[in-house]
Amino acid sequence: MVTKQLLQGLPEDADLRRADSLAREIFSDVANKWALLIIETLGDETLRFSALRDGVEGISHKMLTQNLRMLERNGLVERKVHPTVPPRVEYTLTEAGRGLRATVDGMCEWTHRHLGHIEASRRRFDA
Amino acid sequence: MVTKQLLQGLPEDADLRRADSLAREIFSDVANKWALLIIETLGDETLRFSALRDGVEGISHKMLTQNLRMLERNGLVERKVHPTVPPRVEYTLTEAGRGLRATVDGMCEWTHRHLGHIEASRRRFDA
DNA sequence: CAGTATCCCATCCGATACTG
DNA sequence: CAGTATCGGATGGGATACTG
Repeated sequence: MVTKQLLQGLPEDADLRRADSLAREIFSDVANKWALLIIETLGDETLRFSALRDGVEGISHKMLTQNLRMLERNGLVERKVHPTVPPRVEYTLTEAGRGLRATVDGMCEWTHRHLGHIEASRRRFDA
Repeated sequence: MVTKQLLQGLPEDADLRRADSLAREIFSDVANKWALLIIETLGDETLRFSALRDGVEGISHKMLTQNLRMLERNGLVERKVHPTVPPRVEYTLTEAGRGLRATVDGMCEWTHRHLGHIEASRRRFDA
């Protein structure tokens, strides 16, 4: 990955490799469809579990909780539980999460800019 | 996704839904670990299959071909076969591919900027 | 309402073997 | 060298049922 350039000069090999493997791990966590769609849906809002479930179309209960836990663990979303009954749980992007969101925005924008090109390319390829 | 904003005004519902489902499909193709790592590794270079295999560390023969086909189909990489023996096949990002690459660069940079924050958050969470 | 647990199928992915 | 095919294990992911 880009580690070499960014950490260049300071650490010894062992640290470098550790950082790189951590980067890989994070990348694997984050570079997945559901995680990115959740981040994109959350945006600047604070949403409840059910709202998020409705917002990320096609996601199952299970995948939503699973990915939310993962994002919380990595410090990308904050989970706030209101001790009421019935329970009310709200999710918000953290500072770091909003940073990642900016790049995901770019990906979405890119997707829509290239819809036509991609569709055409697919037709060509499938022939 | 962002379709509504970008296509706003012109098409009727059917087209809108078609574009949106296409966008989802593309997003699912592209928002996966291996595809993004391949794009990132390719960068501005033209690489042979074997070079790519070495560059994207940890990727298997199978996943590489599979993802390269997918990227080619979507018009993100160009595949050039030199009819020599042994064969020589070279891969390059297309214009569209380079556009996506820019956003992936952003993701990598983000990852490295937040390594520390994430590691700390994980330790907190795992306790 | 939010969450966990379970079952089960589909897809991912690595390993290996084979071809031009 | 680049590619396809196949097998089998691991993981992803949906459906359902159950809890505080």
